[in-house]
Amino acid sequence: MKGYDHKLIEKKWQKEWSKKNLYKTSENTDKLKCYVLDMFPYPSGEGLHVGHPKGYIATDIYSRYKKMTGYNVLHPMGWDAFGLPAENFAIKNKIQPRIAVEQNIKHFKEQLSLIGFNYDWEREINTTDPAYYRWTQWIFLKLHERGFAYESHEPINWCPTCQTGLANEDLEGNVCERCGTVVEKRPMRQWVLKITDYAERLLKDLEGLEWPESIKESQRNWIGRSEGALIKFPISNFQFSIEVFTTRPDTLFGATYLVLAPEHQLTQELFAGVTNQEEVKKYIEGVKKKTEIERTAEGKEKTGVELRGIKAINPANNKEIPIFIADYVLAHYGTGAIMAVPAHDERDFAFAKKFGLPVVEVISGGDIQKGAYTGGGILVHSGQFDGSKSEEAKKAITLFVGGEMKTTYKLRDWVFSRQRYWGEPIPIIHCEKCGVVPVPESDLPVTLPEVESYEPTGTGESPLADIASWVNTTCPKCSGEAKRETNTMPQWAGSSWYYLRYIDPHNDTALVDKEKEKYWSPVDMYVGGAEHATRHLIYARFWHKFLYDIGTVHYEEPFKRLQHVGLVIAEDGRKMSKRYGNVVNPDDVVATYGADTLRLYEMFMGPFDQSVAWNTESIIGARRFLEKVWRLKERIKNEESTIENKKLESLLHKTIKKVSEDIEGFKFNTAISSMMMFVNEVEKESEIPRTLYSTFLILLAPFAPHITEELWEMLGHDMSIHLEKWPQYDESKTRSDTATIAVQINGKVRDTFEISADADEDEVKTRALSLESVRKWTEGKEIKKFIYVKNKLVSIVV
RNA sequence: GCCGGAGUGGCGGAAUUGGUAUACGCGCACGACUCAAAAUCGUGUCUCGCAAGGGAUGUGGGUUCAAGUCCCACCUCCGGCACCA
Repeated sequence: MKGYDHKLIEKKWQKEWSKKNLYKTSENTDKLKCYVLDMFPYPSGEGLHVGHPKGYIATDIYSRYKKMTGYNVLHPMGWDAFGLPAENFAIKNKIQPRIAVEQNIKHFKEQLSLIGFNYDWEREINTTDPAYYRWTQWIFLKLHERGFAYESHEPINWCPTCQTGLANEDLEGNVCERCGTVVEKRPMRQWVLKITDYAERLLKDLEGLEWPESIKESQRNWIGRSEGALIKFPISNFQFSIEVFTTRPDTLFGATYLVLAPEHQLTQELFAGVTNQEEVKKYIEGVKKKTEIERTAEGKEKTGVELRGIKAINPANNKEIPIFIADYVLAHYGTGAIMAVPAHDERDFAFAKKFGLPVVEVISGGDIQKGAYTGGGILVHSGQFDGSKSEEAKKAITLFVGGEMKTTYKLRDWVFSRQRYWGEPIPIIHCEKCGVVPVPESDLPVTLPEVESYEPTGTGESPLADIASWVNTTCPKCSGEAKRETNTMPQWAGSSWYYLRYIDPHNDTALVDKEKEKYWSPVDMYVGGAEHATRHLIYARFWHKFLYDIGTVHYEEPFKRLQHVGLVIAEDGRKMSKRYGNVVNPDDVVATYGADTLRLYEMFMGPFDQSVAWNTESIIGARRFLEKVWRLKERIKNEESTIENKKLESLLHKTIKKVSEDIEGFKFNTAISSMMMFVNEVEKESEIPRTLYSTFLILLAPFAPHITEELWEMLGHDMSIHLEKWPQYDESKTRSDTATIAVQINGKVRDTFEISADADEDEVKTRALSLESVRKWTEGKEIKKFIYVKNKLVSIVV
């Protein structure tokens, strides 16, 4: 028998599978379905490194396994190709983004095909294809129609390097997530999506999802729900009041001043009552000049200015209290105004100390001489509420002053427009007469025009604004002269619904066929990086819920189960990056060791969701294992069809059980180790039952599809091993006839012995006590306790 | 500061959920085959000890016949949020 030649075998079978269209998705809806999805890649110019395929290998194994266990599986792949990286790559390399993307996709696809994935390429999608983004635009129109897309002129985050506005989700702290530049606040017209209307549902529905706790927690933090109250503070001698949001209405009696954010809009009439207008204006101007970091970097050092001449009235005790403007209060959260309770809030305490404001304790339990006490407790100095508990007082005091209970969220509306070329055009027309007019659905897609220069203008207009022939159009309503919206959608738009497109990839009359959607949705298993926790995974859930509300989809959540891939770190412990020159290319690993070895190694490295450093030395272990499997074939005993060797049969059933359970649980490392143990055991035999070997090959097939297919053919099968049924294990056969019992004396293992698995306690006790090593420890001593754990151990206390 | 996750040999990591800690793999050492090397196969490989035994799962306590696993206190690392009232 010739040696294991991975190059020959892998090429042969990849060709064969594609010729036979082995991985075409079946539309037979009688079977149970399983939708297995990868987060589709961004086809960058750098190509794949060995970290990229890790998740794809896992879904490949999982989907092959699901198919073999009888499911109808949908396992597609596509390209998320709009957005800044593609555009920047194109600018840098002086090439049209469309062409650059085409080239990159071709390269990615070639690299992926070497690894032997079972994608159904007939369902390949590309977010930059007009036939695709027509539906992205359609969703925007629907959002607009229902009031979930609106124009805003609020200051937003502007990245001076990327020269575009950004959403909150695109920042890391106050730095652009993509290029690391500090962002500025810039007022500009922009399209915003009302994701905040979905905050409560996005939060609540996390409960029912089989997602990693860490990702759910990130989303909870991001949504940032807090319960509190809205309370109005009247202004002395005016008809106005200032409303504040607080989570601690129980401390209302301790509110000794109010603070407004510098951006807070005071009415002119009220401002007229302020006696130190110049000072206030100067302070507000000063704050505006500061960048976001300067404001926060100053940290706890509080600044502010009092609005002299006007006073607020604490509605709980009718005392007059001063009003300040200070930049430690954020304009966009709550009402942009707070009641300050220095005795029970650290920030207010620091401010009060600096400005010499009174600190009134209203909750007992702390020492307000030393600092703010932020815990709960019994109310004091709170009039009729003295003696009640803070939890109960919250609602009572709110009602008492005529406030209302209110829930707020940190989540901000999604800034949805980008001043860049390479994105979906927003399907809106601006007409002087009719104002903002949505493009009629029948006119979709609004295609992205070819352009001479797609470099950003930096003026807050996208490069599209320069193409007069595209910009100038007629109003769909009045047929008068009108201009197209020149902002484009953010990178996250296309990826917020792509999983629905795979279900019905060529539909041009509806986003997705209702029947098909009903069958395939939701995604049963979704695999990708944890870095998408508070972006893609929130946006997609938002859009999905919206599509649910308008009746496009039948299920409220897009991704039922989610697994996240741990990163593959470079051998030097750093991130794999061209910059560090530590990138390992999967093509090279495939050439040297083969795709099956690469697949096995990546799954064997460690727990799937944990990041692990690549180790070139260790790859050989996976290859050796495959070599063993290959050589094992020579020892097959051909004639018989049942397994007579009881020990091997039991081992096989144990292995089937372990591998099946581990694939379900995404524990590929231990699945592989149990197969290694199986091979190590079987290797000791001079003759191997044929059935045993072929059953084992089926177990290995999802992990190493090429070598198993070749061996399968050598065993004389005509049909592909990947169409075989997954073997069933017999629970009774997974149990051995004998058990090894460990004997502990005072908690220490002193000896072990073999006993038949159905032996009763008396028998075990007799055997255990008769052991010489046990007698040595028990001689002349009283046995205080004897514990028997069935088929495991006995524990003797003397 | 709040929340979530983790800490086990030289290295990557196992441990049926309270039941023989270190499976599986890498590396290393020795041996076989070979003129030699590679590959392959075999043996060994937590630690102290000649042995009998003792000690080890970040640290210190506790519960239990029995703790990597449960409880309390602490240390370190990773991730999310953060002047969010």
